[in-house]
Amino acid sequence: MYRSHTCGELRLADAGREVTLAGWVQRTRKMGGMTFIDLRDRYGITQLVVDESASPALNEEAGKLGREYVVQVKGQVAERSSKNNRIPTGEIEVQLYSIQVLNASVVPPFTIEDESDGGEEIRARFRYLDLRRNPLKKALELRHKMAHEVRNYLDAQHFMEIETPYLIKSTPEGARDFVVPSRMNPGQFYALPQSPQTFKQLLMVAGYDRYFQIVRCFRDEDLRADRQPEFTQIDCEMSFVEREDILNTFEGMCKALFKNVLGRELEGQFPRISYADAMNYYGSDKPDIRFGMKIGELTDLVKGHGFGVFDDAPYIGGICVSGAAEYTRKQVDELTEWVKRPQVGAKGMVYVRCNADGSFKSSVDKFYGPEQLAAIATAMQAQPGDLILILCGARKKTQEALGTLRIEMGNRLGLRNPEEYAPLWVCDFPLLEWDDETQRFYAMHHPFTAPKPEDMDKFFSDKKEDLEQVCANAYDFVLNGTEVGGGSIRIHDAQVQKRMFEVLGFSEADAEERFGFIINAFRYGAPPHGGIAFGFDRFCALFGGQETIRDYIAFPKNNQGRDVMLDAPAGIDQVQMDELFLESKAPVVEQ
RNA sequence: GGUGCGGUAGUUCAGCUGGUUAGAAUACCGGCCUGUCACGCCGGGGGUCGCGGGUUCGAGUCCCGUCCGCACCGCCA
Repeated sequence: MYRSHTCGELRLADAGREVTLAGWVQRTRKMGGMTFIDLRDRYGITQLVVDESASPALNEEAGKLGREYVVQVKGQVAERSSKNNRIPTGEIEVQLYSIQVLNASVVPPFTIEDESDGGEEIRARFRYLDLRRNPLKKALELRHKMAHEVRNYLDAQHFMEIETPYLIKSTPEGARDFVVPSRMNPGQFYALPQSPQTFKQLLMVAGYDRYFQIVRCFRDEDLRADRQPEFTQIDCEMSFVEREDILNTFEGMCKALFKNVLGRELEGQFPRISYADAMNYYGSDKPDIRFGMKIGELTDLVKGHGFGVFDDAPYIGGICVSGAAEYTRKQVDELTEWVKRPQVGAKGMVYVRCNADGSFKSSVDKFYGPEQLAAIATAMQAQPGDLILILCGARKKTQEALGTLRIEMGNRLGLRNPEEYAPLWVCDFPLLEWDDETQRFYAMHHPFTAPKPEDMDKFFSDKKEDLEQVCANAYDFVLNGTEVGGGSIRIHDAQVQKRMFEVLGFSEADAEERFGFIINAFRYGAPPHGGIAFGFDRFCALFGGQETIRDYIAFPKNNQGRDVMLDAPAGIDQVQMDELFLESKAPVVEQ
């Protein structure tokens, strides 16, 4: 038996017990005649003590232990004479009889402590050491708990977890695929799934009417703090359901997670907002509704007063920043420069300051008198002491810029508390998006998303304007300004599916080539169905109050999609290349 | 593909308008220390200043190129 207890479980009540512990040496404190050792494992830290007066040899041995040595120790639990109330085992220590070094360790490249002295790069290269640290351990524990609760909830709802293949066929719409060459089929490639979308729909055809899977997905696109080339989804699909059934089922799942993982009871239904309203009021399809500062449209109100910039603008809108009237000219100028950055994309910014005494000061006083400024303030529901920021230009772009500005002001004013959670559903997305470059429609979600039943006439119309107005029977789950989940009711009617391929400009042969298997399957009795998928890594990061998902993935990739610990990807030898009928055209990478 | 910031001791960083032998903290090693728990005290070792080129009497510092890391834009149905 390597150990009788973990390093996190002994308490004062255990005093007098003879115990065997095993773990890593966090640090030793040599006091001359005695030595203290902090022994660490997954469960905690226990102080060990060796006294020279009891055993000079053992004290000598203890003094030789280095950081991160793996040791097994035997001893007796005793009450400490000076207690440490910062750790749960702080009332006891183990007085040792013996120390056995199970494995020595070279000196670690950074300190294995909550506040490590190592930067991101070195910690990534030694990820297995970084994972010994509490913050990462906590993150992975949270992830485990989340997955466990998801499975509990969905199992109780009669969902079956079914695995789907990773080696599938490339469908070049959407994100770039990772591909895998086939040795047995020269010149042909598998693709790794961007999601198990088609498989879960086939499972519905097969009658497994409640499916889920916590599943890895792959997208060969550039990375971000919240985007990895391989990431995990909670992928779900249900048959014989309408949108309402799905929203209720998964609202239940989210509430169960909040309750069982974070200990929070969320009351009432999650708010729902249409895509159009989300854009109009928040300038984003994933609004952060932890704070107000809604966008107000001022187009009709401010046009026609001789201010050319506004008079020529198709859309004018603003946000009202509470209590920001005291912003100095310099601060407003700085904000103006900020909104002109390419990431925000505004051409300029107009402000209206609502002074505490009820008067107004704006950057367009030349064109708008006090009454007109008061009208703007009224329209924006501004109070004395508030600052109104106004942008103008093309409707969607300007709303998006206002949305970015709104989030920035939310950050600056500390309105985005990571401890607070504001979930909502965004519904009624456009089904199709017109692309000017290729002169065709693209599916905003994917080509199996059903139009809303009431828009079916427009969907079969030949007019581009009609098609642009068709709403998808789709929904996103948004938490604190992050898109965490999304799904839709699927098309189960062959005529509707055929029409979808037609609208997307696929010939019948194209559709057959790419999606023949699913079209064929749908001829054998496809039930009405729909589903949703949640970005599990993001969900975990949000629950942990972090922006980056990397800490919630045991072995993540870096900015360039590399695993810096493995040094992958890497070249393969000529034998492997030959077997796969690959010729190298890329420059040989030095290993 | 693009923008910004960064790369100096094992690690995290400082290093001014170019100027003697490149510093601090921490980690590491040695010594002292019987109640520490970020122990303390004394001493010590440790540098391809990312790499290549250029300017200069002289480059960690200036210029050009390049590689790497992080954040963001494009991209991510």
